[in-house]
Amino acid sequence: MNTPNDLFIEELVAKGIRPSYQRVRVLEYLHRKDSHPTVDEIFNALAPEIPSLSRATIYNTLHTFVDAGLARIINIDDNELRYDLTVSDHGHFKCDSCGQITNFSIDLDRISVGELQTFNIKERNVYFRGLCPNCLNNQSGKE
Amino acid sequence: MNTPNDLFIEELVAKGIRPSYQRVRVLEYLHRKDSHPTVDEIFNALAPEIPSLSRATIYNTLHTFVDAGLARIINIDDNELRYDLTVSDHGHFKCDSCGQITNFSIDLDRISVGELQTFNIKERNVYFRGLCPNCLNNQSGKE
DNA sequence: ATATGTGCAAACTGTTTGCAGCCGC
DNA sequence: GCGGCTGCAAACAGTTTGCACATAT
Repeated sequence: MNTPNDLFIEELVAKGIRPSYQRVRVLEYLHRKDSHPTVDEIFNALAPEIPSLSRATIYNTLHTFVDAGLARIINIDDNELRYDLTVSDHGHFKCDSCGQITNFSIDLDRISVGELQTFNIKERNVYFRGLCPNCLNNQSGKE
Repeated sequence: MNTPNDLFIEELVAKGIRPSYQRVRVLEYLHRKDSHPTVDEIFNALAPEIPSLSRATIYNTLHTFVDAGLARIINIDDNELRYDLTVSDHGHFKCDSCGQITNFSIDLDRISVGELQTFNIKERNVYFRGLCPNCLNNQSGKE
């Protein structure tokens, strides 16, 4: 039988990463939540199920993923880093009020720039900021 | 006579910010360097000329500027924040090797997204990453 | 048996905060 | 004289590091 975990294990092995239990669980969490969690969110979500889990392991794991090109850093927050599986091109919108991050699809190649023709562009990030529809409605009056 | 400083003072007053000596100097530095300095860079550049200067003042000043819409935060670095005067739309490219940040002009309105029609977008950021021409030449062989 | 991964705690770094003194209106 | 700004030092938060123990091949 082919459990979902098998797929994650394959995904790791394909990138040359040993599929330890913790790594599989972190990868699984990233797949399940497409909300670009912070290290803390990942830790808090998994710690109850993996009592021995350490924050350092989350950091190690995410660095491993980023180095292998499996994940990327989303630097939309002012203070803490978020992580995202590297999937098809999309931008990120962060609501100033509720902090929620929304994906939107965007053709990143279309925003290539002539000025940068002599540059080797490895990654394109598009971060928007503002108010999401929910917060617009809830606080339409006040600041 | 109209010294450059007078212009900076006007700029601050126009935004309702008291033009203290420190603030004028920070603003002047931001105008002089369009390289999106970090707090540390600003501090190290100004400290010799303003011996009493404190890092906290730089932080205070930049927050004041950001709140007034005079400056914006550039979050292209993984760890520390950079600051940029809010000028005409441009994106930022950061070289993985030398860390240099290069501006490029980009029509940010053109990358508006249908999906976000119900969102109130206040700020659009475009961050690219990769290798700049210099570093491409210098290390063309090696990783 | 050996390589590698994990978990803990301490160290580090950038940022924030509280407060006393100072300066400008 | 009063309100606001500065500067210092301590606190904080997120991240990194070093090392001992555990784990997998």
